[in-house]
Amino acid sequence: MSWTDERIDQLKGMWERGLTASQIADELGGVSRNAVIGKAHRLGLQSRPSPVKANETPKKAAAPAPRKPAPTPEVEAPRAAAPVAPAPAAPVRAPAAAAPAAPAAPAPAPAAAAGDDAPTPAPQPRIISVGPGGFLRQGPGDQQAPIPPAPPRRLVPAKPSAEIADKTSLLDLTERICKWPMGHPGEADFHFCGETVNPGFPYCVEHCGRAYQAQLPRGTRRPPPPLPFGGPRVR
DNA sequence: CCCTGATTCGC
DNA sequence: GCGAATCAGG
Repeated sequence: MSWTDERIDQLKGMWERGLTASQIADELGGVSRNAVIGKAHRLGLQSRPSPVKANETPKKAAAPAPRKPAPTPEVEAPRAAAPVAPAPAAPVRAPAAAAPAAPAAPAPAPAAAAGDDAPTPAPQPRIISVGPGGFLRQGPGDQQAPIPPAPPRRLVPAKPSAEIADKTSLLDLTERICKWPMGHPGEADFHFCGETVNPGFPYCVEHCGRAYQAQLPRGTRRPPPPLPFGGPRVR
């Protein structure tokens, strides 16, 4: 496998989202964890805290390197601040593995009943800022139930086909289609959001807002929201 | 042991 | 430029 523009872009995105190198590696496929790390460095992506580099050691304290003597007088290289420019990419993969998800707490949400979904009926007065991708940032307290858990909805046996006729199915998904699941897989009317995605992300702006939250200072950060699947079924 | 990211260096 | 091998901390 080679580093195509697309793959590089995916790497950037996932790296910035805080996925581990291992995760990124097998999401991309065909590359090792080391390859990912190596590439990330070559790209100038500065990683978040590495477990081994917690404290800064200005001088080479340990010289256990039996590899080769490198008497090269290193000149202090200025840290280039990385202006994170989200490049519009095309995430080809499905979001199943490491994305958003599951209803930790069942919250009655008037999800898609038929036809149009208006997941944000009430105006949100507490918009914080706009994230790098263009989606709305949320504070930790602003995080809502990640997904409308299967709402009190009854399946209509009579006209199943017509019911999902205009909904986005798995086969309809492209890189530009929001892959946020509506309902639960296996259900007759399970479908995907289908909105146009936020460039560089697998979801539309609205669902990016749900899936990702602002990177907060370490320590004050919360664990990421649960994934779309895996939560308790709500029936 | 497992995991993590950083670094080196032969290719 | 790439990434396996290696290092080193959790």
